[in-house]
Amino acid sequence: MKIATWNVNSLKVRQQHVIDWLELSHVDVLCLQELKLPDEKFPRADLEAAGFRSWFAGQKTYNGVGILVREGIAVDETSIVRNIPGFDDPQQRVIAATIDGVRIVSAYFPNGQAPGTEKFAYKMRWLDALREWLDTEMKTHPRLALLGDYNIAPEDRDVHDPKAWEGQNLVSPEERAHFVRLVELGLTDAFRKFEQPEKLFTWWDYRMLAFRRNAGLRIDHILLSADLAAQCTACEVDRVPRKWDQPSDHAPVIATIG
DNA sequence: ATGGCACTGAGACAGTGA
Repeated sequence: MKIATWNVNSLKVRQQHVIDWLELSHVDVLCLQELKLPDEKFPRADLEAAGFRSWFAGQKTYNGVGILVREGIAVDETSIVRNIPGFDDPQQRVIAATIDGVRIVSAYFPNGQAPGTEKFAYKMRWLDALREWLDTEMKTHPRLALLGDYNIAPEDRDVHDPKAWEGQNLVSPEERAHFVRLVELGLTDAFRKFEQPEKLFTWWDYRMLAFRRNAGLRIDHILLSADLAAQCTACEVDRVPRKWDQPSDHAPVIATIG
């Protein structure tokens, strides 16, 4: 099974990119973030015509997450969870589903704006709630994958210019400590399980020709529980759709299980 | 600071988010 994550920065604008990429990549499960549309605008029928069923938690303007699943793969309809249970939040950032026996979590972590701001404090609270929920979730679902836009670059090698970024949002010690705490639940960064080229990122600012300069960050991740990590045979970033016309600022990340 | 993209309410483009 190939599972992937992609922050599409508006599914309305990127719908055709998603459909084209599903065809190219041969993934079985695609977690989406930043749908930026309410549920009634979700292009369910078009994706179904492309061979994928979808589950989503959308909202107007901001956020919104979804999971696309290739036709024929078993999805437990009773397993769908939207948002972090017990964490009251109008922002739609989490959806989970049990797919072919694997607990798949699609998550759009808060950006945080800058350390010291109210948005950063929200990011910290959200990360606490996510970790506590996953801790219990992993006890009932030993096969679990957390995919999404984490808005955290875990290490300096995940940053094009660590000196310029030092202490800033997305790389601050507080955020990195949260990433470590997630790993300490028993999760493995699928990307780092394998030898990778240097300076391979997943997000590049639209401004200042950042993609052309490869001035990026690795902030989109796939964390796997021990069971899945043991069966993971590949993890790669696909930069191709970042080169298409009117691209998302993020590239998809893919993990192959089995 | 820099300054690209998507979105909103509005019916042009400034404000917000990331």
